[in-house]
Formats: sequence, C-alpha cells, structure tokens
Amino acid sequence: MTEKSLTLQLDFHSGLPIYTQIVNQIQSQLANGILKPGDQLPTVRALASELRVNFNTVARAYRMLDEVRIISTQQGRGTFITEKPPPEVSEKLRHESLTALTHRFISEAFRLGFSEREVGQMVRDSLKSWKEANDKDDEQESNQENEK
Amino acid sequence: MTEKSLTLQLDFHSGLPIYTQIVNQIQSQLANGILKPGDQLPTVRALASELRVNFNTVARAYRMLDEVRIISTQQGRGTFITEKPPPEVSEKLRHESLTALTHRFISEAFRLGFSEREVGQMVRDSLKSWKEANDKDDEQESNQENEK
DNA sequence: CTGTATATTGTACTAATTGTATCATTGTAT
DNA sequence: ATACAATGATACAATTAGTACAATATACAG
Repeated sequence: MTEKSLTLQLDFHSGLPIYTQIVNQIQSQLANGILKPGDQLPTVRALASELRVNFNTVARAYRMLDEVRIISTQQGRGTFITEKPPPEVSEKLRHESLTALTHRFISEAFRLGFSEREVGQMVRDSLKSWKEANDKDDEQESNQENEK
Repeated sequence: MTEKSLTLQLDFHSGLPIYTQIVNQIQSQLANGILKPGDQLPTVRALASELRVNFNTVARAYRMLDEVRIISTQQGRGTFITEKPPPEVSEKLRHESLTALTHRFISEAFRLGFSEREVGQMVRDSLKSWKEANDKDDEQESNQENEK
C-alpha cells in the first residue's frame, strides 16, 4: 500500500494545538492537490508515530476532518479522503488553507517582535528572489523537500 | 525532557515580592544567555515546588513575562521563552531569523501549490487586518510599547 | 467454500499534565 | 481598625496520553 507519507511540519511552540495544525495542513494539502479524493491517509497510529505524538491526537484531528466530510474514517478499514468534495467548497478550502498558513506565519513573526513593515518587506523580497529562481528553472515538480 | 532547573535565588527578606524576583531573574538569565529562545521553562508547579512557594506565585510571574512577550505560556502545553531577541542582540541576527521564518513560510506555500501572487495578496490582506485589529482595540490592553 | 483465530484500524472513555480564574488568608502600612 | 498588596487554596479548562474495546480485514485449517 502506498501510504502517503503525508509530510506534515508541526511546530510545538507555536501555541496552536497539535490537532489544529494537523487539520490545517491536511486541508491545505487537499486543497492544493497534494492529497486527492480517494487517497488513503496514514493510520492514526502510523501518523502519530511519525509525528511523535499520541495517536489520539491524530484521531482527534481526523475526527474533526471527518465532521466536515473532508475525510471518511472507517473503523477497522482506514481513513480516506472523501470522493467528492463539493466543488464550491474546494476553492473555499484552498483559500482558507492559505489564510491559515499565512496567519500562522504572521502571528509567529509578530510574536518574535517584528513589525508589520519588516514582515511585509521581507515577504516581498523573498517572493521576488523566489520568482527569479523559478523563472530560470521552472520546476515545481521536484519541490518535495525532504526531511529526516 | 530537559527541563531547565532554572536556579533562582529568592530572598524572602528583601522586601521585593517573590513574583518580582522571579521575573527579574528570568529576564537576567535570558539576557545573559543562560536561557535561550525556545527553551521550555519548568511548569508553574515544578518551579513553585522547587522554590517552595505557591504555584500561583510562579504563575503570576509567568503571566507578567507573557504580557511583555518574553515568554509564551500555553495552557496544557507549557511555558517557553519566545524567540524575541534581546535588544542588545545584533540586528543581523534579528534579520536572519525573520529571513528564515519567511523562507519557511514561502517554501511551504509554494509546496502547497499557491502562486506568488496569491501568497503576496494574502500576506498583504493579513497584515492589514492584523493592523486594524490592533488599532481599534488591543484587547491585551497591556500594550507595553515602552521598552525597558 | 466456510468458519475461526488473529491482526489491524478507528472509537470511547479516562487519566495526567499544564496553565487560568477566583476567592481566601496573611502581613503591613496608614 | 482599615486598606491594600502578596501569597496561598481551590476549582476549572485545555491539551495530550493511556487503556480497553469494537469493527473490519486477512490468514488458514477443515
């Protein structure tokens, strides 16, 4: 079984509960096609082991996603992305996932004591250099960053 | 976990409140590099037990430090030193930490398939709404803009 | 093919750890 | 004596972990 490794990056100091981070990131990955309808997610225990958290924390995240019909959890079988995410929800989800990601980023930056101006400037600069790098070599494909 | 033992010397006769002494000494240790950003502090109960004081006294000290964003307390999780660099730390370090943070954010956003334009727009919007929220009513009320 | 044992998977309930809120007690200055 | 600040006691809330269980799939004996 090709279980999605589901590369999630948790920040244990961010102040956001682990389960919220898991929910957000799975939503993001679905909204952007990294996860697709029908995909099987890792089992609660497998993902928990990978993330070094208790499997009930993952189960809680899965349950939240299940409640909004984004995934379908089936006892004894596994957890799957729902087949038909309502199309109008899809774009909304995508937008929300970027909102959540950005929110996390800005919140963290402010927590670190940076000003609005500094953050805005840094984002502009970074986006610009990123774009330049991508112009020469447009390969979104191999953008799977590896972690240990 | 490597909980900092956080050797604090309390003077019960000094006339300074315990919580003030705790606040001062944690600030000192942070300024001297004994405590570093990201470090987890002892729990209110653990430190209280070690210092032989009530845990609410420690909680009070932690709350004061939290209000000035020196530490970040999270119910159910613990207490951590913020990444906020002390004023005497070089501007270079400060810049580097924002660069790294932004880099991670943008990298993640692109990995999720968002475009440069989407990311830029979302950051602008978020910064704007954040500013507005802070302008009209900072519910923290304790907006210490006075640096010490 | 069928029935049963076993493993795998999610669920439910509970416990433990952490910080928060509120009020009571104590000590001291006026 | 009164007022107020410091500290302590108690109850609560949020997060995560532990344990037992139910549903399903799989392997295998017959």
